[in-house]
Amino acid sequence: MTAETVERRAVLIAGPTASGKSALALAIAERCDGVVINADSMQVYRELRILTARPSPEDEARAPHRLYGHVDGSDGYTVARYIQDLERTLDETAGRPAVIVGGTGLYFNAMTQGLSDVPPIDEKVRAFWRERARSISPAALHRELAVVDPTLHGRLHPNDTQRVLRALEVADSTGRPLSEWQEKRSRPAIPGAGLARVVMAPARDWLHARIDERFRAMVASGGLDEAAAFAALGLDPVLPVMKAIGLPEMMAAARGDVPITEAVEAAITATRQYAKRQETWFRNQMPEWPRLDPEASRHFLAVVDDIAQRMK
RNA sequence: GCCUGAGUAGCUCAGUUGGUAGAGCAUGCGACUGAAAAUCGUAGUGUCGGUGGUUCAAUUCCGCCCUCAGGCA
Repeated sequence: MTAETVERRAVLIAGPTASGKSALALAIAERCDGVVINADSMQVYRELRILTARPSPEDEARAPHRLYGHVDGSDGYTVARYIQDLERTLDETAGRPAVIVGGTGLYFNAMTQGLSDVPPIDEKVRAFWRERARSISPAALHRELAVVDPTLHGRLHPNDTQRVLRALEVADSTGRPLSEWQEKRSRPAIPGAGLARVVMAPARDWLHARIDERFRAMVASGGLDEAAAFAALGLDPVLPVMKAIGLPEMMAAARGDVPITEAVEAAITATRQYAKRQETWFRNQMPEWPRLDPEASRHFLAVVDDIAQRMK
């Protein structure tokens, strides 16, 4: 067995937004001298601390935190970059337990099961297909996929333009269909066996109440100003950051386009819908991960102690 | 008190020349390999305000009642 295959001590904590996973991560990290590492696609952006519910400076003082707010909003972040960042961070923090926490199911899949080694897409090719997607119908775009990647043509819905576009880009840029690339995955950053893993699994009603409460607290603590300051940057509306839940709603309210109460309701609804999508992912993509109901506080503490012990 | 309008899905509303109804949003369920807080698919739901009448049949027509909005007093 080479040094490469020796498993890193790590806890993986997934869960829907507002389910209390950051608190669990921090409690565990404090007890085992661990490093909290982000696994959330939006908390990486520097400009949005409040609206993405990033850990506060006080929280960050209690244990080292990594991969939070380390990306500029003008950058387009991707799973591939995340995996690179994660691998580098794991190297840099070797020797201490890693407490990886977040809500992005795709990132957990990529870190435990690997990602296909698709080469970077030629920018000209990418621009060509994005333009083409604007000029022809989704059905027509999907038809073009039939020629270069029949497998994905059959698997993707014609309206799923984002995936159809990716498949077309890859085939065009690499000369091989994406479905072929996807048959092989790279070695995972965190091989799954032997890790401590947990999925936060709160009751739906409890989560909804928390989401409601938390979003109102965000607004009360400056969420609107954060959105206004962000809008002042004048960034390209197609950037991934722009899709942060609550950001478009709060920018509209800051502009005076919609009443604040309406914007808050819209943001809360969007957050609930997101939580539902996350739960679907966790339920079906990671069915074997142990569940933890944050309401069962005695159990919660026992889990913290148990995991912290195993990490030492 | 009178006149007019409205009462249909959780919400906003459409509709039925009389044969028990439908969109959008919300909600549930699902898919997911470099935008994933993204992108996409799919499925419910109804005493058609109440009550009497006409009719083979009333959410639809008629009477009365209730509620809401506007106008007149």
